[in-house]
Amino acid sequence: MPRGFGKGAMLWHGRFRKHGYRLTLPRQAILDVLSRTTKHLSAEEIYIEVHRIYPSIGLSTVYRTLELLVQVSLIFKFDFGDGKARYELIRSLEREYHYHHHLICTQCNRVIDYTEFIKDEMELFKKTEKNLSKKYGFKINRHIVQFYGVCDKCIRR
Amino acid sequence: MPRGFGKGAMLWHGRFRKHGYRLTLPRQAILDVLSRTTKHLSAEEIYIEVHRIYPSIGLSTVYRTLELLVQVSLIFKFDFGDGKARYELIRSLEREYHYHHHLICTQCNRVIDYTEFIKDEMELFKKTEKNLSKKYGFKINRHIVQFYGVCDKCIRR
DNA sequence: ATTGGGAAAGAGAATCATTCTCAGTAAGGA
DNA sequence: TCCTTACTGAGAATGATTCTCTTTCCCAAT
Repeated sequence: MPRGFGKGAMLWHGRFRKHGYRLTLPRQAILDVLSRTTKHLSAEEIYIEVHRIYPSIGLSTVYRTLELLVQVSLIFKFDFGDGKARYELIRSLEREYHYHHHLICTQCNRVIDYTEFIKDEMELFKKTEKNLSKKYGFKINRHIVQFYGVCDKCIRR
Repeated sequence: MPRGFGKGAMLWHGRFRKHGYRLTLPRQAILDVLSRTTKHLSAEEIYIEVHRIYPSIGLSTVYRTLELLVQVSLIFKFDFGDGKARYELIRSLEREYHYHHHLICTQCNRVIDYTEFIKDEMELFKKTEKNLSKKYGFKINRHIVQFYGVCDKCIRR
């Protein structure tokens, strides 16, 4: 197990092996970038970060890896409406699980994570999910909630 | 007011004028296509439909118009993760308001509108929206909820 | 009715995020 | 060590969307 990566590495490694994949250096580097931020990075932003430390890692690899990481449920992919996908590490196994949804400003594309008022919601969605699964025969894996609006800064213009 | 378009035309016309835009033939044609379906059409699918009746209407116009329609809140734009945007007429003023969310199959990209179990949700979101607005100074205009999973047909494979 | 000016449209080029191809490299098991 | 397969980097290709430019349309003032 290479050094210099956080404790997530063990988890990641296991997750990869379970799916028959290897946890290679580029993959660790990308996961590491994502684990060190709470921002919603695009593929290119991730590429730039990774590239600073490992200049040999190419953009294709970043895209390929991100797709893989979504597939093995280590990251989420989001669309906030600005034409590029955004990625977030899934932190559900961390000590302080930061369950959240997004508030998106349609003028400046700012994204705010909010965690408030979410307890009732989790309950409701658990119920809804069960009902929908039964009614439509779906195996539901996740849901997203996004609020769109105009942020305080943009309102004052 | 040109003939051959549904009763939405009056509403549409008013909405356009309010924003200083004109309700032209291509715009009506596009709204008309959207008003005749409950599917989630892509820009190109809309173009093909429109083009059957008005072959002179170009793809650029379709894109331009769709953007405009989103801006004046006559349609919603969605991303279901398959690389192209989808559009839906907003029917909130129709007799039978079909408020719904989406269930998306991540394997075959099938999208199901569901309207069940939504009453509790509307209440909850009204509250949440108010709270978030206050706390973050956002003027919230809309929210989306999407469930991702694997549909019955894809499970049996 | 005529006309002047801004809005809107059509065609095609340009853009840009993402995906694909291909040839080379690395890693783990026999 | 060898072999198979996963993985990679580079760059080309793709495809949805946006932009540019010229022409056309609509409306209001004359």
